[in-house]
Amino acid sequence: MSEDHISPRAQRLRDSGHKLTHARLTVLDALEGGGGHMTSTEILEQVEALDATIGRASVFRALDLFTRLSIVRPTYIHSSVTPTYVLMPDGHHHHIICTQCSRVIEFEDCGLGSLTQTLEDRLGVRLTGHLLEFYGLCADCRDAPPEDQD
Amino acid sequence: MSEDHISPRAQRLRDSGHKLTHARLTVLDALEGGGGHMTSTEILEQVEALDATIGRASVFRALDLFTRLSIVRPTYIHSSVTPTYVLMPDGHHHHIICTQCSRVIEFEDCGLGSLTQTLEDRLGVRLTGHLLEFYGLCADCRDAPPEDQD
DNA sequence: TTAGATGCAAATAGTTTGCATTTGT
DNA sequence: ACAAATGCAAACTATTTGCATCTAA
Repeated sequence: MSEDHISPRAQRLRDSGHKLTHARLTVLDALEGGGGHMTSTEILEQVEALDATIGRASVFRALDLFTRLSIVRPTYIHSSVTPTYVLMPDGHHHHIICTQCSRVIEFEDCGLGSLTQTLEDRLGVRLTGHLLEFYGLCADCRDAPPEDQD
Repeated sequence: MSEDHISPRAQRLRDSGHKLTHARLTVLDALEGGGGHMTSTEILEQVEALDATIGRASVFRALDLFTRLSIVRPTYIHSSVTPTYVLMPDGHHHHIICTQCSRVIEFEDCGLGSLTQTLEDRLGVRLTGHLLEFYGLCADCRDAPPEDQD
């Protein structure tokens, strides 16, 4: 399987000394086709749709590897058993989660560049990415009556 | 059960219109005794140690409620089935997770006050808390050989 | 008094494992 | 060639559910 064009993420995989397998590349495809937010169940379904011969275990193993490589990050959008995996395009991701309706609002700028530098200097760590989540009410829920409305 | 002293978190529970039950207060005690980071399994064990008559389901129901109230936030420290619940003392929490050894380093200042305000103004949302996670290598792992050493 | 919360135990669902086989490099 | 990764299916584990009972307000 010698592709000519290798996506940046696949490249990151290869650079880290891991094999560029069909299963991993398919999971990557599923993630990239999902708009950046997918639950493990959705990923499983999408991978199966792309290639039904790929086993569940390989999907979980790939997600685990991608997490260690900061390609992806598991997080809880809606409290539930299944985590939502978010892609970390440039090592970071930011969003607002509505605690009422579970809607996710993404935003780009976080202004954390200088904080990153400060922490690296002060703590001696090497930072490769970050996830910033805000919680609250979206514009709709903010104005809605305080009733429970999942 | 009419306590004279009610912790700030218990107060938040009551204010939100929920009952101050023995099960909920015990889960809160477990969380507060755990130093701010506990997996669901550890919470379950601690609650059982405090009062073995409390059922598992009530613990999960309490954690779910606390999450909706931003008293606590589930997150993945180490990729695993069980989430780690972090207390959000003043509605926010920040830490660095070492992707090599899973160590957690907390830090206080995040300087996100003005970003919060900006987002509220720009998006019309009402924000009540946030979680900021950095990923990378801690000082030890940074200097260690690049071998797998989980 | 009574809506809301609980405990139980069974049902679900998500994830991991061990191992023989296959594959990327 | 061979270490690394896979697919399978069974084993596990964590979480949720339904419901009769209890309890905080």
